[in-house]
Amino acid sequence: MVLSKTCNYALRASLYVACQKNRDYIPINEISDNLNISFHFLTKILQTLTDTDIMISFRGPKGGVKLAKSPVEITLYEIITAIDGIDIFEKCVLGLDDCHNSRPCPLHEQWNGIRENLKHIFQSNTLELLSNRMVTENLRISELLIV
Amino acid sequence: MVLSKTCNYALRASLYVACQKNRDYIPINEISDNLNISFHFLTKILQTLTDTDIMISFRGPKGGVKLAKSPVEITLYEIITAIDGIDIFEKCVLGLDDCHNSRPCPLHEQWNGIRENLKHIFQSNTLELLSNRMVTENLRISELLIV
DNA sequence: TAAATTTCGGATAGAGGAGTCTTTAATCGG
DNA sequence: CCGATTAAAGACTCCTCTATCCGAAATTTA
Repeated sequence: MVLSKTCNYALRASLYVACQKNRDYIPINEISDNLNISFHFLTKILQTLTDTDIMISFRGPKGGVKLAKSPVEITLYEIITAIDGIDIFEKCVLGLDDCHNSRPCPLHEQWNGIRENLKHIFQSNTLELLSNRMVTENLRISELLIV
Repeated sequence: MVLSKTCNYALRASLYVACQKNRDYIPINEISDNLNISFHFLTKILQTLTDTDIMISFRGPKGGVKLAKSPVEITLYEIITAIDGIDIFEKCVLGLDDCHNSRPCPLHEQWNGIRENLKHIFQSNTLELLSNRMVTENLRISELLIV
């Protein structure tokens, strides 16, 4: 898969949180229940997102996580690189360490195109954009029907 | 990374073999030396390619591997799916199991575009095409300068 | 037939990703 | 203040991917 499982979970959890407008902190168990993700594993993933200033967490009753800034400012690219790093956006498709224009691999030019597509799709989609579309178009981020 | 390391090695080894026209079987140690890949590991990878009828192997002196059919007929797609499977060409980018048009994820439409790009770039590039370009355009498949 | 070359195939081990569990700390309601 | 609730942090397990190693089998050459 292009994105790791961990990254899938991070994106879906972030979208879930973004959809809960007018609420403050969202408990992690609510997210893990609704998205059908292991609670403990999700806790770990969200910890990474708070470490990278994408979310803010709060302990105790009425605690949970919320977005650290406006969903308008959070792109999928930011979340993906926080979890999986930048390799998929930067590395040579054949794995060569210094594959640049002066002595490229046979796929160099064509892969640049794909790379730009990937960057564009993830950089242009913000949590705001997608959470709005989710409501109006009945889109989903869970296998479960209830969400 | 989009492709696994194993898959990188498989592609580079296949391209190496494709470049050796007018030769019969190519010893695996020659390939591993020139591409700077562990001999034992490459052996295993090429075994998968022979199991999937992309290459033919032959034991003993003057043995090695060669392409099982004309390089015109071997696409990168074929090699990639033999090693990594079809997940990158088929799975939902958010990892949802049954993400189809009737109830799609928020990225469904846009990801279909990327998916088609990926399929196209790997299905349209044959070993013949790329090995020819490697010769005429001085392209490389190894970190080493000698290849 | 003996020696050399080469792939085959199974065993093994390390690294990192995926997932679980426990303890600790903070906060709130009563 | 006490007990319940909730997240943080870290230790731990499991599994897959990556990589290595070695003996066995096959083939050629002399």
